[in-house]
Amino acid sequence: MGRQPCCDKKGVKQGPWTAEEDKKLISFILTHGRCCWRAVPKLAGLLRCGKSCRLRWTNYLRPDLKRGLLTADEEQLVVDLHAKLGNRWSKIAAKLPGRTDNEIKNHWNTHIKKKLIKMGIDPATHQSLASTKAVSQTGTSTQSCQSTTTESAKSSDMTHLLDPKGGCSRYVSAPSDSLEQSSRNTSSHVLDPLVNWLLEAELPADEPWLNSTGSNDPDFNGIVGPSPWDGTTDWLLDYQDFNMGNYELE
DNA sequence: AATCCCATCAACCGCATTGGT
DNA sequence: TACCAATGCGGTTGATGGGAT
Repeated sequence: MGRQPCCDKKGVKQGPWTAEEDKKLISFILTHGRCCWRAVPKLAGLLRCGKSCRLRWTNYLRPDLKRGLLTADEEQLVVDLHAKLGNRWSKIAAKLPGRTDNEIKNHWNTHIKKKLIKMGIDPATHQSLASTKAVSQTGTSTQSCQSTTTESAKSSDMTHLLDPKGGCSRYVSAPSDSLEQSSRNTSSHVLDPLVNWLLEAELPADEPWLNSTGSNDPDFNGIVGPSPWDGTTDWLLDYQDFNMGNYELE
């Protein structure tokens, strides 16, 4: 006997969220804070399951989200943390304020993985592909990570920085990447009334996105990321797309 | 201009974990 | 301690847009 579905699919909408739905969800959470997700759709007047609401909020609507590609520093941190934690995306995301596990996971699969492979590094083990092959063929490690990856980096468009401790997980993107990323990370813009309201309003005290640092997690063991929520409000640049120009907050 | 191919990422699915009773 | 419901997490899928042909 299988597990019960998270919600009855009859009458539950799936697929991309509409601006109207986003508005309802934002309005509800900003007014009431996050309560039990299962009850949110009903209370907010949404024909979605709670799981979908949670995902939409955490991955797209949360006010502290940064938009745009990961910066070179963030990418570096992801590689470091992945070497240490593996595919524990939520743990990794906890160290990158404004980034979601989904976003990091996608970025890893679409960008970082390819870069590492291009550099001759196995993204799963963070060892050189040559030595990984050798291990799989002979059962022994035949080559140091440092030497092979350095050679690989020479022939690629990436700069490879060796971990001072001798690890294999310090890479940075080429300048072209950084340029592209910085141009997309438009963190400075004129604050509009909704942004001001968000910054000044008494938001629910139990909202983790207002307080989270993740710095006490023993898993991170000395890996330090950027500071928590820095007030980035780029997400609100899009609110006009939601037809929220006339949106009234209580 | 039309079509195909590929990269990207939002969203879904199902299992794992957590918390309450 | 066992059970159950709610939530979290990671893998995967599919819609979409942009570039190549």
